[in-house]
Amino acid sequence: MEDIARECGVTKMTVSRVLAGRDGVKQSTREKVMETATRLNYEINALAQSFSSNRSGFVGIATPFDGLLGSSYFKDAVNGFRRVLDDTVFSFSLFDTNSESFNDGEKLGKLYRQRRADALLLLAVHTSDRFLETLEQLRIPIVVVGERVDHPNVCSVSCRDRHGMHQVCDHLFKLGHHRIAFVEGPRDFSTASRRKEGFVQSCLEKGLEIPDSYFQQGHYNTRGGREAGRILLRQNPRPTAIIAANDAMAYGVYESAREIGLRIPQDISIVGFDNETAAADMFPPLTTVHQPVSEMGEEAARILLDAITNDSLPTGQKVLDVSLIIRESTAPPSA
Amino acid sequence: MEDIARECGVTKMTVSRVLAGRDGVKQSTREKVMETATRLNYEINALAQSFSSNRSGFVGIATPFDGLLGSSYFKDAVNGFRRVLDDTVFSFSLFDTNSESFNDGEKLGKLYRQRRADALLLLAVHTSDRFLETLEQLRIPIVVVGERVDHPNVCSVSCRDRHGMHQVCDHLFKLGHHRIAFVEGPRDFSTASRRKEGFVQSCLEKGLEIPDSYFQQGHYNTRGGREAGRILLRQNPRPTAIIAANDAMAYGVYESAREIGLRIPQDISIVGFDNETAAADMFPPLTTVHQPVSEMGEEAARILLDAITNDSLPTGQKVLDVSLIIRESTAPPSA
DNA sequence: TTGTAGGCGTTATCAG
DNA sequence: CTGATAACGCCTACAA
Repeated sequence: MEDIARECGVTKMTVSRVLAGRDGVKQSTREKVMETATRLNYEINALAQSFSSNRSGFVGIATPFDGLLGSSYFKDAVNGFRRVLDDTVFSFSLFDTNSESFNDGEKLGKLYRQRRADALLLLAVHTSDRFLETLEQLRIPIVVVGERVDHPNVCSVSCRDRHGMHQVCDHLFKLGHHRIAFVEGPRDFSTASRRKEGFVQSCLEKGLEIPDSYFQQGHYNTRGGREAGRILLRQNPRPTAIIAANDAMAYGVYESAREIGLRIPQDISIVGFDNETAAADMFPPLTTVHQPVSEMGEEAARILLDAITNDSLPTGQKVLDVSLIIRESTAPPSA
Repeated sequence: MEDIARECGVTKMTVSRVLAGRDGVKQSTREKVMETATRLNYEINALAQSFSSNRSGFVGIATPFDGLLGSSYFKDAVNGFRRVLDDTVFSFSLFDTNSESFNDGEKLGKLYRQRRADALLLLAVHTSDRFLETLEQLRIPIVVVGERVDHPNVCSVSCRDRHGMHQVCDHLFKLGHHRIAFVEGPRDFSTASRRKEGFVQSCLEKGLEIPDSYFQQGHYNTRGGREAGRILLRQNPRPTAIIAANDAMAYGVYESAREIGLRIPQDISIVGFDNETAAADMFPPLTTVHQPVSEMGEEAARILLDAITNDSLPTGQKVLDVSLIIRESTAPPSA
């Protein structure tokens, strides 16, 4: 900046003003400074800027869920963040997921206290996680994506899980299914309980009795779906349709069906939830509920940016719509 | 630091020395400072530290390959990095993958010039990417993971792709296969060409003639594998085994086989490469080559840390071993 | 073993 | 509209 200032016959303060895009600088001065900056290949020193502004310019991304990093859910969410953050001076840093120190919030809190991150985007948070309480006290801007949380100073962006499940049930009812089994997710995810509620509620309204044995639980992963599927397909009478609380488990159910030679959807209809990238590539393509993950990511980033610039804490719950994607894994039950 | 210094009756310089773990401080002073720091809940200001040392403390992770972010390959590599970086003061930042500005290196270069990242870890780089040349001139420490690159000032950590493919071929030969088809990857990945070379070479040594029609290409994704599989399974005579250059494509080949009612492995043997998390969950579980991705990540992080601390540019190619994982997707050809 | 002085590059503030 | 001054919190270099 000194160099530019000298060349232009002004002080570095004026240069700073121009480069920061502030107004109150004569047009001719502004132009001369800009031109000189370009000519000298000036690049701002982000470190000095951060130091001066007391802002790192980083949004931390973290999750306690081990399976997230390699999932298309993660990809979509991050791409959503990026679409918003790319237009700003913020970048993101990827912080420790899934370590024992995550749960008490100590490590994440430290990052903030040491100013390594200005705000946090949290993914796939369990209702049982205690770290939010710790973080809340630090007054860090936090947005939780996907799950809904119940903390006064934490904001969440999620989707209408219950409604999505209603749509699934309606679809199956219309096809004529009455014996519908359900693979639920881990109890400590709020999405899992809302999806189950949606199913139970729909069946109730329809006057459908679902036996306890038609409910199995999995850890939102393929293996869990496979094991649940094996049990469910052994029931007598066998269900004509199985709803899995997410796509990964639906894939496991596919496998369990194949193991005993059942055809999808002729012998058994299967539905998932999430509309991960892989859902369309499954054989047959999976009927599922589309969660607007990248839009959720965008929204979360916008809320966070807003909070950072206004020095406020984001609050409230933003809930986005979902939509049923009918593919080829569902059909009327065979007579 | 001022506060601690005052409490302890020393200057902040002494405090700085203690907190930085330097020696040349009396033991009793050291203890008093440490104790006071803890009592006052002192946290170092990473921003000031970065500013002073002219180091951001961030390693940037980037890739031009769109499909990477949601893949288990990415997960494994990042977990490898983390195992190493977690013991240090470095964190990582996730930078823009797959934008048009990636390819000329402009955006990544800017990050470095502005000191937002001290080094770069690049994943899934194409041989055709031009950005490495740009970055090289900036003398940024760079390590490429997975692909092998040919730049004097860029280091790469990869695995023995060719050897892995030899193992696959040996396995299939032993089972009695002679009609083996190959789904190759995109020409601009060095892994893709080395894997193909491995296959061609093994067949040559075995004296096996592979017709041109037994070679198909896909984009390292499921769809590509499915389309290639459809074509290959239509050949006359039909191959008894298909090798896909990565697991995602192998999955696509599974689907193409199912579409026409072929059983795996009874009617067709299928092999992949990478040993992604999903490979073990496929139905039937996929025979594939295990790439030690997380070890590659660890190694890359170590090389980078070393370069940062020594202010040098990492060079050379580190190549790790692979191993054949025999599961249930391969069997002797049916008579 | 400890202290003093000064600088890193940016921006806030207030004066001109 | 522009300039002078100081401050941010840490660390290096040198002096005591």
